[in-house]
Amino acid sequence: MDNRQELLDQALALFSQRGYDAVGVREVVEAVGVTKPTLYHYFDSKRGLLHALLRREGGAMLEQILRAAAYQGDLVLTLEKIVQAYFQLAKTNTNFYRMQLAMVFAPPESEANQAVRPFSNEQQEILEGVFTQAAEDHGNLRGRHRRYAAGFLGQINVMIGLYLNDSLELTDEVVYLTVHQFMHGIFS
Amino acid sequence: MDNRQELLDQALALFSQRGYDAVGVREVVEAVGVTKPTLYHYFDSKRGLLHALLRREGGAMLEQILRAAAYQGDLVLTLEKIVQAYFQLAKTNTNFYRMQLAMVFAPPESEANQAVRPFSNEQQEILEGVFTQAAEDHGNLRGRHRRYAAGFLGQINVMIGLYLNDSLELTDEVVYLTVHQFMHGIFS
DNA sequence: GACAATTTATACCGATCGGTATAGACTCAG
DNA sequence: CTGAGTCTATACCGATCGGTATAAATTGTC
Repeated sequence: MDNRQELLDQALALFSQRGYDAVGVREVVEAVGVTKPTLYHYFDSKRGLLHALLRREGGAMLEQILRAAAYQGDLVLTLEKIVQAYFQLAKTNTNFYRMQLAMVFAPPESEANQAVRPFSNEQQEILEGVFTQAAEDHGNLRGRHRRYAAGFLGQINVMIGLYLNDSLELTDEVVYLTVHQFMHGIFS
Repeated sequence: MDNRQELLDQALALFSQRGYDAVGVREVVEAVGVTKPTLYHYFDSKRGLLHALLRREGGAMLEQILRAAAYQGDLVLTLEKIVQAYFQLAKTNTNFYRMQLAMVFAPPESEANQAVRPFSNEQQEILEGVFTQAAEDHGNLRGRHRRYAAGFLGQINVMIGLYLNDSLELTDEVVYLTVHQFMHGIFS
């Protein structure tokens, strides 16, 4: 039971650093200090280990996003809360954020991409929901939920990408700038 | 001579579809119909094959971007030309664009990411150059080249990402929308 | 047609891959 | 104290991994 968590922890550390394909199960179990049958007792395959990891970390992440994405009539405020939540997640769970991002952009027929797709879709739907609700107040948003949700998440990930490269600190000012730029562009 | 190109072609197809790590050299040579020593005659390792691929395809891509990024006094026009060039590249060389994108987001210690970094940096520098030059005409851009270049490329890649998922066609209207949104936000 | 250089295939290397059959230790209910 | 279920280790599986020693074709040159 504790070994199970340890295996997930070490798998996360290794996968996020060098990639799912490049890391063997041997490496994972050695990092924990157990043997392969232990891993295969808890997870029925390497793929199963990845899925369990996505359930544990991705589930927690979606909860946070969902909480932040409750639209209450003010689009800017809602978007700021969402950005704040994402930044917080990237800061407190850097390894998972990095891994998840790599998986989203992984080749379409790779195990990694296929595993992350449901998680990725849930994020997209949550954000689309925000823009759909906001469209009731702002007519000119209508019919563009999909592109706006993708574009907004893209901007968030650009900032987090800079953070992951040690090129940017995710301050409150960056939260404001991200939303402001999304809403009003680079001028003004 | 011809086999060399064939090997690069098939490697590109396979890497873009399933990822560098997941594809063995055996698969590549079988796809071409040759044997391993042939591959190792032209490239001294699997890593060398990847580097040669990046030189061939990435070099051509950078040429196109550089050509489109010549700033001539009109920022909007220049950005539109850049977006157009990127969309064209994504459409005519979908496999390489997909592979390159996956490598950019691959884990930092993976071979794929380390190989793509110089190429990625050149793109970033080209775009930064545009914003640096534009800052002479638009003072309020000054000191933000890096973020703007990254953000702009991020928006481009969001659109291309939708295209790669069959969710969006890269029309001239999308070129306009991408630049317009970057400059003025989602309103107006 | 001989010769050198380039290009290719046969056959093999040790290491690692993901995964498992078997059995021993441990926990805990009865 | 027993027996069932949970958890873990030893030892192994066939397959594939990236890479190579050797030598046979193939090519172009004189």
